[in-house]
Amino acid sequence: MNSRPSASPATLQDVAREAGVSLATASRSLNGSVRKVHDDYRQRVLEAAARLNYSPNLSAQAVAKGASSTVALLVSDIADPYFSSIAAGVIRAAEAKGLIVTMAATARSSVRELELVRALRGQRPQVIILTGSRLEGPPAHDALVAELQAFINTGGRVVLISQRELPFSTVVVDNYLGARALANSLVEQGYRRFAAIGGARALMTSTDRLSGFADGLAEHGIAIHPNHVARAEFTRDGGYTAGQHLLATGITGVQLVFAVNDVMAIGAMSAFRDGGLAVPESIAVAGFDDISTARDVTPALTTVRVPLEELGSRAVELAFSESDSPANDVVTVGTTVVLRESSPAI
Amino acid sequence: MNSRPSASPATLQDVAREAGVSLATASRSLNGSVRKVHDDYRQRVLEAAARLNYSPNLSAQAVAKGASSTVALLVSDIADPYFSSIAAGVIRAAEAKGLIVTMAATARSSVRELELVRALRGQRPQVIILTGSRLEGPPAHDALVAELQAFINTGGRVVLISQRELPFSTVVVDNYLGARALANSLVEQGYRRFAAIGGARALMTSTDRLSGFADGLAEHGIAIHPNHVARAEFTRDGGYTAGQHLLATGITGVQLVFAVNDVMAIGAMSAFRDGGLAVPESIAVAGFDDISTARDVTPALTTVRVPLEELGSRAVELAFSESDSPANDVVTVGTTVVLRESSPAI
DNA sequence: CCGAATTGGGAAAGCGTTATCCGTCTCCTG
DNA sequence: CAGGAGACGGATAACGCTTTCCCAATTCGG
Repeated sequence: MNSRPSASPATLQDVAREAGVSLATASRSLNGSVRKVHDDYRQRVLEAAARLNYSPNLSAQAVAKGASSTVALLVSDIADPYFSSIAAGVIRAAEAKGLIVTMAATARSSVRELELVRALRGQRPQVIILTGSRLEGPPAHDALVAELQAFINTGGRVVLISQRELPFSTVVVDNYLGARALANSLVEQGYRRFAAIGGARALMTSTDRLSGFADGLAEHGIAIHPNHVARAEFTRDGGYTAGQHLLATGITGVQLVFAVNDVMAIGAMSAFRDGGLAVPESIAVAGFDDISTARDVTPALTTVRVPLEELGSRAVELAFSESDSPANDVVTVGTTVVLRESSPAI
Repeated sequence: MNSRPSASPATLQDVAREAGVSLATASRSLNGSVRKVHDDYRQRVLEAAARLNYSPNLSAQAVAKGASSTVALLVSDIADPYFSSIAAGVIRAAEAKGLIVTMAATARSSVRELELVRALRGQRPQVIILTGSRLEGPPAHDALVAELQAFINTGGRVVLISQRELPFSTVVVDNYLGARALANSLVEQGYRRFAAIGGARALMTSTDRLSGFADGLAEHGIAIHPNHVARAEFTRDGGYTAGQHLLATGITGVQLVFAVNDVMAIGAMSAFRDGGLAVPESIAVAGFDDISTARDVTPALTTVRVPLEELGSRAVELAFSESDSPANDVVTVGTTVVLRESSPAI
């Protein structure tokens, strides 16, 4: 079925010859140029191109124009639904602008990240978008900033997603406000006594959510007892461990446990169940993120929806709005509280 | 913080000048060339490059060499964990080969898919990888085949993932064998009376899994009553509907319901529960795919693991193994049965 | 020691485009 | 009907890089 395995693709020169016009005319008729070309010529060229199955060489265009039409996206792990949703948003927004997205995965290594930024820079993309937390040692951090700065200095744009720590434009989630809103909704549902599960103290995401939640409760004169706050890894297993910990140290009287993300909440739910506490009958649970699993667990998880795709599309938009004023803008996207069966009204 | 907003990136010419050597020498020292260059010269060039923060222009290299170093990946929807896992595998394998991955999403539209293939062809990628089912009308189908064939004729490679219908190299999942193995395991667990939920008759994936399951049971002299097979959409809601349907038409005596994919199985679980049947006490359930949610639902879902990442990495490998013999190879990847709480031994 | 390989730097010819510049031709104005 | 102004096609010079090809300087065999 595969006929001639190789023969070079038709070039613009071929098309011009086939149409009996000059290279310049062919170029002008195939891409929007400022210059007009007569309809009959243009027709001839278009037909010739179709006949030869011509497809313009993007690399050559990039070289000639001095600007490529790609967006580079760096994520920790594309298989993670958090990042893949962001990627979907980036791709959607980029396609709308006629840009192609190239992706690479850092596997959470800051060394790898640096290498990849370097490599991607070679593509001369319009934008480099970075997302995913770095567990960085400062040296790698500085090198990364330097590399990105070099990219900006030579006309590139850089946008970060969800990390305020670096001196570049950023799209962030309003973790604080989301958690506060959740606290309010839960109080409205009748809950009064809470416990919480957080991540490492250094994780901005975790602390923002925790303090938003605490402040939301404070508005109603409610406080969480320090003993009722557990900290663990930002994973499902971390949530399980934290759940066990709470169980062990005693949470009698606590009506609801708030975990700073859904996977931890789900882990905690397992821990409670394994410890003999029915969810939500004996203890209610709430999370944060609204990953798709949140809807499918039993009971379905009350959480705060983070518009992940929007995070991605906003990043692309931010990059281009910025074109005139290359300041380090921060765009904040809001969240929505989603009440489900894991926290029934009481 | 953003110093000079624009100045063009350093070129190889700049590096050569800075190092006081010719363009040719600079090129030869910065990329592995056949030709050797004296260590002192090479050192000078390397230092100059570092000083200028030089990063080779990949587009220019591609034009000069006549070959780019990218892999193009087309998926239906990157936010879908099925595709994002495949993408992860593709990215991993491509990076290992020093290739950059560019991705686009078809949103399941065959028109869009055709457009994207056309656009991606402009990148002159080494490989185009296509995955995701097409709900095609034949015209779009033919145009797509023509476009891909044109790409191959001009020296490109095409690999499909999980779709035997098109005349190109393909990586497929052994759905039949996986389902058969699942059937055997379930019989071993003590189950004897089964119902099944499938997708549309035209969906190869669904029919392969169904027939594999049936054949596996047949080995033990067990058959599924035709009335105990429901068909619905390949989604969670489809599974719910099918579950309700089974409930309505009566499945007394049935011990386990096999759904051809996990999302349908999860939908069916909800339907059973809503219909008053406890899972797994009154009825056991099994799915196929092992999406990450399968582990998190309650009860955790028995299923057949499909090595999605491997699907992606195999596709890349297939593309390059093929380089000598451009045949339309088919690589089949195996699956693993994963028994969980939704089908306890009885 | 002399001529023949061998080594390795530099000039320059591409690669497939776009963009600048230069004509020619037509059309409008007075 | 002269003369200036648009239109618009065609050469051709970039763009940033790789890769011949050429040639001077070494090394080496006899």
